[in-house]
Amino acid sequence: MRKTSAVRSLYGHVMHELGQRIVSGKVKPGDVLPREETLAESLQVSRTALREALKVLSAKGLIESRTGVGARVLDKRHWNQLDADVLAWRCASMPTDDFVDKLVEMREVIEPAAAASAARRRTAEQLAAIEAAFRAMDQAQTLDEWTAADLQFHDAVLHATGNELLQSLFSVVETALGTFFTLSARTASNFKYSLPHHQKVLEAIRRKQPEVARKAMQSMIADSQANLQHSRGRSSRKKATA
Amino acid sequence: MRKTSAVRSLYGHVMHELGQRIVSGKVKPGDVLPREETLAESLQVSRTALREALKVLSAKGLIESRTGVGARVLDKRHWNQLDADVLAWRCASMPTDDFVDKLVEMREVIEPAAAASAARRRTAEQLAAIEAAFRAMDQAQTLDEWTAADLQFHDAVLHATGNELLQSLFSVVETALGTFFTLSARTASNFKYSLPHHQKVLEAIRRKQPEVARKAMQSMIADSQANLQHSRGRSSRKKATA
DNA sequence: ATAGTCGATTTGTATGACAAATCACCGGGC
DNA sequence: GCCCGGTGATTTGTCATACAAATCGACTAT
Repeated sequence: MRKTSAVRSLYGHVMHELGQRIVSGKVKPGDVLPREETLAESLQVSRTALREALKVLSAKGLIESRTGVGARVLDKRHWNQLDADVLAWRCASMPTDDFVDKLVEMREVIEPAAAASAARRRTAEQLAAIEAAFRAMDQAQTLDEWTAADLQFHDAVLHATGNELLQSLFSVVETALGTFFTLSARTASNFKYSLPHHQKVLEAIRRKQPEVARKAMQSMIADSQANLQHSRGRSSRKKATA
Repeated sequence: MRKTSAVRSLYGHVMHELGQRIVSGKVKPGDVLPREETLAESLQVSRTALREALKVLSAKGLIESRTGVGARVLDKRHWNQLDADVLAWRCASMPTDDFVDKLVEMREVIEPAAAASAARRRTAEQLAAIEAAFRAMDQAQTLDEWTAADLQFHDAVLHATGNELLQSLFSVVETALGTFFTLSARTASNFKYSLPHHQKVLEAIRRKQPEVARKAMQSMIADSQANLQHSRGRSSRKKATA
């Protein structure tokens, strides 16, 4: 995971706290927050630090401050849903099943297209980065090493499209993979099961075969979703939204 | 266009000014900005207002402030490329051809998938919203009315996917359509030429035919890209990156 | 030559004050 | 009775100042 931007710096803690209250639904859209002085006191910080947090939350579309009125929580429609912090806050507590479905859908939209694009336009260096990540996955000894290399692989594919707008969607992929790691049942023996899928993607990108790469990525995602449904069914028997 | 968030409020102007300086390349990644006191003075605002602007720019990934060192412009890799402000700043001056290509690629990734998803999951209300937008396009008298209705149509399709993460990508679509409107040659007589394409998408979504909707959206984008290439070739003869 | 220390520089946070915008209440005019 | 405008209270927006904390570089002692 990247710097979650909330660890250090007083205002970061405040932002994190308020952001989670909003995203988790403890304060709902339409609600107005307590006035700054009160809020600052209850959070044990100065009005300065609080205001910096509110400013950033405002930039993320979570709230809107208006003079004379106060800071109002905005409707979810206005939230910057692709923001890394917002995504992280939504996954802070166990994410709901339908949110996981939405993350999977995002992967289905983004990654096969990215793989195809990468197969078309990759440079030698970009291919080398994907290969390096694949080797790291192959040689991973622990779950953490595997996870890091896996993220690196998917990031490298996005990077190989040469489209920085696509690459910015990595935060979504990262969140999706992260929840997958958390939710899916993995043991020391099977955590490398998706290595062949990755290899097919790598090969297709190496050989510059866009449609092969797209299909390979699609089946990798489908497989990981099936794995997820399996774990899900085990913990709580619910409808599997086809 | 939506509230560009920079019009009112002192700090908004400062953010806009600095953001454009960075995105336009007047200050490059790796550069450190002048110290806050100096910068505040040169922009005619207090250090408070300047710092709020810097905080938001930092949230957008454009800069990083470190105590004792200063605010350093980050590498483009860290920029929040999907942020509505960042996109707007990149289009403030005439966007480069390769950036336009990237916007088109994003549309090709996002919108056909969204149309297919909408055809699968749309509710009656969501369909009604798309129909309303289509009617507005049909009855548009001026270019502005058409533009507004067109944006509304594409937003409604994203909304009909029921996936708020997909809908957040509207800022990208909005920017792409905006540059298209700016760059493409349109006259009073032909600005409705894409109406049939929109109708096909609408019909497919109405009939819940995902693959038909996907294809229809694909051909709409291909057509608009062809139109763009045409205008482009007219103004400056350059290579058409297939 | 190297490690440690000290001072200069710059951002981070706190505090207090006032300006500007908004809202709720109240009173007068029709 | 109802609408309109004024007025004061409330809350955020901006400013100025001060000091704490972190960083960097140069100097010194060994």
